[in-house]
Amino acid sequence: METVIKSESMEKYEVISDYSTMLLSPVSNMQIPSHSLNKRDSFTLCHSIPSWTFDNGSDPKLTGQTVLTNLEPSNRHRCLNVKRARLDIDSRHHFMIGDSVQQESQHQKQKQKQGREEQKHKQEQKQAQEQQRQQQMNSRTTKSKKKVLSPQEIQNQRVLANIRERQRTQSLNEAFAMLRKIIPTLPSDKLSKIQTLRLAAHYIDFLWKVLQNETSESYRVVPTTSIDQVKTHERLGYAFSAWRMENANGGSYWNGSNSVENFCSPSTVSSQRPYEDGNQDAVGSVSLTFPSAYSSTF
DNA sequence: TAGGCCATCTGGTCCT
DNA sequence: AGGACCAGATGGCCTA
Repeated sequence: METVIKSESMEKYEVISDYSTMLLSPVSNMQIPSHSLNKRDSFTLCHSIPSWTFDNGSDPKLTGQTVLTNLEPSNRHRCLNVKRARLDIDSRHHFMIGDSVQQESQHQKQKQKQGREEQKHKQEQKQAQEQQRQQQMNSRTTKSKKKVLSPQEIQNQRVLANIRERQRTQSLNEAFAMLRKIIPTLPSDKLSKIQTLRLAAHYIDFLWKVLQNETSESYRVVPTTSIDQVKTHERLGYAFSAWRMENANGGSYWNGSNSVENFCSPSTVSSQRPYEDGNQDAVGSVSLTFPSAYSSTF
C-alpha cells in the first residue's frame, strides 16, 4: 500500500506504508514510521513549540530540512512524541502528519546515538590533543619551573580525562559482554551488570560442584579435543540452566520465580548456597538433582 | 509516573 | 606529573 501526501505547494511526497520505511524528503530526518501518517490531522512543522530550541540560533525561517537536521537529539525525540503540534517549517509547506507519531525504532536510535558519540569523541580528542600540542610548544619557550595551568589547559586536561574515563568504562562494558557470553543463560535472562556478576559467581559454584562430582566415574568430563571442549561447554551450560530452573521452581534452595533477579539476589547468594547450609547431601547432590533428562548428559 | 539501569562528567585519591 | 581508579551527581531511556 502506498500513500501520497501533498503539501500546500502541491509538492508530492511518497510514503510507503511499511513500518520500516520512513518519510521521504524533506522531512526524512524525522524518521516517522509512515503508517503513523493521517491526512486528517494537519500540523505544520514549527519552531515555536514551547521548550524547543535549536542549536543553530533558532532561526524561525529555516526550511524543514534544516530545522530537523539541526534539532538536538533530545528535542528530536521530543518532536516525535509531540501530538497535534503545529510546526511551521515554511509558510508554503503544510504537511499532513498523524496525531500519534511513533517513536523511532530502537535500532535506529541506537545507531544514531552511537554515531553521535563516536563523532563527539573524535572531535573532543582532536581538539584537546591539538590544544595540548600548542601548549607544549608554548611551554618550551617559557622558563617557568612550576607549571601554572591556565583555565584553558585545565579544561583540556578535563576533556582528556573524560575521554580516558569513557574508554575505561567501555572496556569495562566489553568485559561484561564477554562474561555474559561465557555464562550459560536462560532465554528470559536480560542480565544487568550486577546480575551478571552474581550469576557468574553461581556458575563458578556450579562448576566447582561438577568438578567435585568428577570423582564419580559416571560424571567424568575430560575434554581432550577442541570439539570435546565445545561439547563440554554446551553440556555444562545446559546442565547449569537446568540446575537454575530446578532450584528456582520450588527447589529447596531458592524461592519464588526463576528470574535472574531472584536467582541473583544477595540473600540467595549469601544464605542459600547449598553447600553453606551444613547439608553435605546438598553439596554432593547439586549436579545430581538435575532432571533425569539433563543429568544423563554427563 | 516511579524506579531501575546506564553513560557520562567530575573531582578526589592512589599508584607508577 | 600523569594516568588509573573510584564514587557521587546528573540526566536519559525504558518498563511496570
